[in-house]
Amino acid sequence: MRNLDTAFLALADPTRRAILARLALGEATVMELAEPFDMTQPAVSRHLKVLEGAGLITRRVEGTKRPCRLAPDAIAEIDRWLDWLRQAMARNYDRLDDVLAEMQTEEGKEKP
Amino acid sequence: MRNLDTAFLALADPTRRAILARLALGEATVMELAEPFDMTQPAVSRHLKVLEGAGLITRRVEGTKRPCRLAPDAIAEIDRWLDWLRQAMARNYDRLDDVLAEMQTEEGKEKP
DNA sequence: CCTTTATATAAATTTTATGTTATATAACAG
DNA sequence: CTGTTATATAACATAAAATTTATATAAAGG
Repeated sequence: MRNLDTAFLALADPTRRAILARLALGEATVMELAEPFDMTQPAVSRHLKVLEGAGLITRRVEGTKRPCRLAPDAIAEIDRWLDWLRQAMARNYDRLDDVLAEMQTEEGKEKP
Repeated sequence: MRNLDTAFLALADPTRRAILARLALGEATVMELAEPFDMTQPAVSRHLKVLEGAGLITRRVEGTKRPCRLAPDAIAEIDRWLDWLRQAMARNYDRLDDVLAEMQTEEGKEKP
């Protein structure tokens, strides 16, 4: 799943998460998004490219501006995967053979 | 949030997600985890270190083995953040001023 | 003890990300 | 047209990640 790679990687950067946080307040242009960061405009453009590549944001053309907004169902696949993981974790948590394995380890330790 | 950085980064790698998938079936040792991959054991050890650092797995000591398992509530913070983002996206989706902005762009385009 | 098994760590290398400066493009304002 | 504004791209530097080979450690099995 190459898609999850890019999605998770996109979310792994604090600047990009901050950009998403800003976009949660509504659409914004590249300059507006760049303003709060101590970073050049090209750097922000690249972050936006990563976010767009991950399907997390969309851009429209408005004259010389490129307003960005959050992509509505971007996190669907991420969600599905995390749901699966969450369930696996829950299952794992109360899995009997794991408990038994642990008991065996803890108790069966003393040399027979 | 340095934590989200490491968590998302940990999930951004397909090998590591595959390792989590394997652990979803139950506890496994380093060698067992390494086996399916075309990769050396040290490489897998490092991936495990990353997963452990992200709080996604735990390890116990069993003699010379280090069985790994999924950490029960590892994805809590990720979940919280994604929940927030999801809601932001939903809010954004039916936000009136965004719709209006879009209409203005689309229609008001013709030179007055 | 000595060997093997399971894992970790170190050093070196390759790859990928991130950022910078400088420059291009393209619409807009006069 | 011309200058300015908004954004993108290219070329480069640096830094961080992923991997490998070689080696260390430590418990287990004889």
